[in-house]
Amino acid sequence: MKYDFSAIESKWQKFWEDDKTFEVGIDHSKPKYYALVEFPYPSGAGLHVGHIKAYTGLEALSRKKRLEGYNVLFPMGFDAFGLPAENYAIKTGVHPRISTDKNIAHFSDQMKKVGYSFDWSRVIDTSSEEYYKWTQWIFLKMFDHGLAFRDTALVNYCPSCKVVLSNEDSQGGKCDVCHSDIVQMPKEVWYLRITEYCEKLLEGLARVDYPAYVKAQQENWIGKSTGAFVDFQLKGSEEKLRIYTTRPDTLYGVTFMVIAPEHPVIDRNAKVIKNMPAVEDYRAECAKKTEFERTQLVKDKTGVRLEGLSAINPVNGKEIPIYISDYVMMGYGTGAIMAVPAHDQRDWEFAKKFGIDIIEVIKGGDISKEAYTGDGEMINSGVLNGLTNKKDSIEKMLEFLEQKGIGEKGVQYRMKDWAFNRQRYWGEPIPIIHCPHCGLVGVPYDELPLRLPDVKNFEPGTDGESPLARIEEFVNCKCPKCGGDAKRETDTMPQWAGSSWYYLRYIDPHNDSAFASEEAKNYWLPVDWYNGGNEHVTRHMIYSQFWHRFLYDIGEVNTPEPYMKRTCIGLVLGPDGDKMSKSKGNVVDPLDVIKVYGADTLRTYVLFMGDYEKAAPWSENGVTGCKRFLDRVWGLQDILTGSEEYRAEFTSKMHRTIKKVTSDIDSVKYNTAIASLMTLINDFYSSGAVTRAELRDFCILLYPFAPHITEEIFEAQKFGGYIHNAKWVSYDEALCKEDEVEVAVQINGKIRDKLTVSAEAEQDEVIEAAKALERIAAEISGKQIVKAIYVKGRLVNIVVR
RNA sequence: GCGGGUAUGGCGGAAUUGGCAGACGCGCCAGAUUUAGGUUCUGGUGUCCAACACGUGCAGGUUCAAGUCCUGUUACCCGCACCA
Repeated sequence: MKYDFSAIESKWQKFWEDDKTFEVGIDHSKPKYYALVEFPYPSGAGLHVGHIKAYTGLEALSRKKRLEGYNVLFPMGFDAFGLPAENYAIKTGVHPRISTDKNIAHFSDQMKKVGYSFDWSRVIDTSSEEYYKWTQWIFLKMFDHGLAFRDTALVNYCPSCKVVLSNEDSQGGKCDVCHSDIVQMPKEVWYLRITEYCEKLLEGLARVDYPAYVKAQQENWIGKSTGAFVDFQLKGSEEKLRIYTTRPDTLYGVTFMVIAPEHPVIDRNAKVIKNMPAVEDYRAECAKKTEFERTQLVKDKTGVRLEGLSAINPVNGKEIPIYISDYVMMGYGTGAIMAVPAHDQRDWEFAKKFGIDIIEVIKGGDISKEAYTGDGEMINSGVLNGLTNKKDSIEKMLEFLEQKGIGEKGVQYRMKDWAFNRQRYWGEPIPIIHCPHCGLVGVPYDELPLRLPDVKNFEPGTDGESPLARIEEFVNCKCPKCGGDAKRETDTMPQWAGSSWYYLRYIDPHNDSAFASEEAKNYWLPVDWYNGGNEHVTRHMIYSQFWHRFLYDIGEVNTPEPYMKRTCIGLVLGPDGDKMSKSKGNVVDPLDVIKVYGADTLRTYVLFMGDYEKAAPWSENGVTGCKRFLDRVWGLQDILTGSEEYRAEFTSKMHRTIKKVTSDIDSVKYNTAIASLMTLINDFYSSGAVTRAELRDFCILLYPFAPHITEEIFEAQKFGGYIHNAKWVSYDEALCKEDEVEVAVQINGKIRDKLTVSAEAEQDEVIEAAKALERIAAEISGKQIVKAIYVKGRLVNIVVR
């Protein structure tokens, strides 16, 4: 009988759906397991093979965990708000609701054709009212706790998309979506005070099992640095100028100061500054530059000295000049630095250009050539002189500063507050009312969701306003506090909002009175394993770790961390080894693969194609190989014997394969798990037969990867019930060992012969047997045996001279 | 510049963590089946080969034994980046 994959696959997909096989509920009689994969944005393009690889990993784990007796929550949903649907609407006039629903239906259909064991009763859509009601609810909680606030800022503005973008969305000075150049625009915008959670986010990393590089990336993103704040008295003004430095030990080497062009101290002391016109010119020049130009295209240091204003170095009383330069940012530290040209390359370059003194305070370099940033003996440094260790000198200086009251220890973070709004239509409306009397007032909780109104024109306003601003019925409202006329906020939340908490909704997706019940939180949280793309380990994951930690702090969830374990998938590259992209024409459509080879082949291939966590090119031939493997699996039914036991010569092989597949699935080594099944099936064919017990257990091992074919064989051969209800196979460590093993025999570390011995044989016995081998005997005769080593079950090495 | 990572046949990749390098799959070669192509099956396949020998980016080192450990070095990939 031929392996008719398409009949088999549709049969079992229908069965699982009708039977609701994978729907789960709270069941205290079983241990829970929460496996989470990143949900997709339902684009018009449909599922990509990258999605397939991402989902199939934990899909295999979930199927296995169920057989192992776990109550497995493996949900799926759609991150449905976002720009593409809106841009599509602007182009075609089709409402994002309509195109999004269509895309969700298409994605769901495709996922079902792959045979995923998602709990389809829990599907969520972040753009549905039932969902975004709770996104707004969490936002309001943050607002109530002072974590959501408005501030005027220079924002990254994309003139083409007509939206304000966060720094994360405008990397490299280009818009993430349309790749136009970003310009700077002053605007009052919403922020979430994520910086308040820097320490908690860092500390949380100790509790979770993320790959080291993921932790490193998050730490890097948060960017903690420790140092000191130091106050410099201004000469010609009453003010003190506060700077931040990580090297307070170099204070004696300070020969000038630099402040950001936007620093407010300039305006406050405008009268004293003699060259204000030149200063204003420079500031205007800087304001024109985008963030990208200011930070990326650094060729030469520029700046202007503030004539008439200077500062006093607090440790030695020396008067030093102050410059403005765009190499100092207002957004980091205090917007002012003490410059130590001898030991900081940027300061060195600036000093060289402007002819400023360079004073060496750390011995060890040649400061006439470049700044010296290494360790060395402190010189010209008063109390620090003679110290040779950076840590000691920093400590001593901090002590000194605190004692004199001129400075203190300080900490800075690279991460900035999260610009939390878009002037766009297709997103969660921010549930805030602007009242002329009461200021910002939250929409009352019982009025949530604040519905996204229907509009005809999706085009954003040319001044960066949201399309919502044009809808008077939406904008005009009464203040919930004073009852007076007020206006609604018309901005919507950014793409990242809905995905920051979606894993919490899956545990109780239809709850109307809370985002999830206490019972569900207590049972399902936290997520045990979260798998997804590398590109999400900073933005998405940090954002959701922040939201979760906030909910924990206000008692809304019971675990400080959302995700206990994280893995990242390697990219699926095109057959040419390049990143898959429509423009290159190297995109593989998973549905095409399913039509020709079947879903089981597709699933097996994406896990077999290479190291799961590394990028690998798609290979049609590789797919064929997996199809051949499944053909051979099907063919095992033709060589089936009636025995309900393992054959003696297969006992050890079976147990070893069970052990390998079991541990490999748990440790993301799907490729070697599948390889070991291929080896086993090759052995079955070589022996010309397979017993019922062998085939049954083989099917269970293969089931996580290829569930349809194994369901079918299990039923056809009447192995008992359905394979999805079977118990995962167990192995006996003792039986994994072979009775006899072949060991290599080496002379001086080089292989000379092989020897078959009992696995339990002792060292002396094996060495004697090795020496007795004809070839070995010939080679060692007349030589002195210095040493002989036996590594049990592996090799013998005879060292001769 | 800082942080993280990778380097193994013609290709994707294995290697119980110091113990027979190249499992498994692809590709390729030969043979069988087939009217032919494809499919399927059998055998072979790191390099040089009769053998010795040589082989895990490169150069050293430790060890009876190194893809694995140590020192140095090169190339590539990813993240952050005038962060004071």
